[in-house]
Amino acid sequence: MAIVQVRPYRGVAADERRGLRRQALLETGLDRLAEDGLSGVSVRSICAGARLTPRYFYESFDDLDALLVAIVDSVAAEVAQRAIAAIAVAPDDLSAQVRAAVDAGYGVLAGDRRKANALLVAGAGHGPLRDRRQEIIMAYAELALVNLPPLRRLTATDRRRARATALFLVGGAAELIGAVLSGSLRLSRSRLVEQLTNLWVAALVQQDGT
Amino acid sequence: MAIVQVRPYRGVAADERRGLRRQALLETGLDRLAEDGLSGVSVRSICAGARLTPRYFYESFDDLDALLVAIVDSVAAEVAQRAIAAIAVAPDDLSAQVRAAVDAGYGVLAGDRRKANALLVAGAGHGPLRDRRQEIIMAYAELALVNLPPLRRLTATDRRRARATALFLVGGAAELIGAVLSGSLRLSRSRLVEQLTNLWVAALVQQDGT
DNA sequence: CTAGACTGATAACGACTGTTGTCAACACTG
DNA sequence: CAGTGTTGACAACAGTCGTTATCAGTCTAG
Repeated sequence: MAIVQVRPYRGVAADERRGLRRQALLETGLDRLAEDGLSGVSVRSICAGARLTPRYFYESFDDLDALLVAIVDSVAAEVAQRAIAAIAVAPDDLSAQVRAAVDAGYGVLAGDRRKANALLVAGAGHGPLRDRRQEIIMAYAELALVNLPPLRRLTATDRRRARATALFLVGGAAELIGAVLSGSLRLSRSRLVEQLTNLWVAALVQQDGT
Repeated sequence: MAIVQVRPYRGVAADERRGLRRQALLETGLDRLAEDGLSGVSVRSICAGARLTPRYFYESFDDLDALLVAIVDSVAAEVAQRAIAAIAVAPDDLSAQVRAAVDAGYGVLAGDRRKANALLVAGAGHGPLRDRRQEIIMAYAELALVNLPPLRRLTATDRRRARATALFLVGGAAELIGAVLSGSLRLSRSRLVEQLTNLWVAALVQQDGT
């Protein structure tokens, strides 16, 4: 039985109501993911947290996987947007641009640890979630390729090697940021950013010189 | 009701029988993990694959988490042992030692993709599995600290920075190896090892110079 | 041979899963 | 007002989950 929903209700339009419910589901998903991990995410638990009934879950998502993918996508997009914006206003210097991007990305995850958790947890499910995570990491790598000069001016034959480097850098940053945010490595934000910048730049100039 | 088991059965001693059953459970766990991911691992599915009854699962493991941790531990230990052994027989040269360690570690995971999968999947569960993964990555980082000259001769104040570098290198290597093994990045073994070696060395000498 | 360790199959327990359906109460439109 | 979009609470479905227990049958020890 499909849901129709064309009339305003309590002064809120139908589309807006749908959007609010979807947002509540995503938000609750972020919560449940942070509290109990992947296994804590079920249709019923999500709906209970969002104060909705299962019907409205299926209104916004075909599947539990669809919700998880949507969550990870939104976080990944936010990180990417902030990083790109930071690069845009940074000086035309490799070190400065890397630092700006890393600091911006870290800021998003440090500001809401649930989001960091969501990205880390995404490596799990053998379902669409894992594939999506791969795509996101690849997308970040491509982002680095496009935005960072040493990787940008490579011949087609070197692009595969460049992609490998970018993957390495993204994976290393993820691991290090995750360790700091989880508390297993104590490091101030400024030191972390500085360290990551140095590591990235070292790898990039090495890539450039080879 | 505890299981006693003191007598030989079909010519096999009690201890050995327990060991064989435990091994069968671990092996099946590796299979199920590779086929259906974390959610495919249940007491019943594991026992079915190992041709055992649930009783014998609880004979060897307190918990499903205990099984998962045991699996990940054994794989991680194998990788570490091979890497250490490779370093031991490698020339006394940073590049050569890194290459030997990386190649040895990659060899284990490439030889049995189920093991690579197990390590990658380990980043998921909010349970003890995730903690264990953190510890393993940290242990690898410490391993790099102890075995690689540029990191070894650091003052106490620099050790935290060195640990961060090691974490970065391990995380980056994991990501890159995972991408290659999953087929999302085509790269020959020799090129992969060479690339990883270059990246590691570049980061290490940068660490050394700062 | 008998007593008892050992095995494997099966059942039971309550709790949870995804998904769909029903139904009374509410809010809006005409 | 009546009619209907809309909501939330609840039930139902067959299935799986972890965990423990039961029981007939196979093997070994004495």
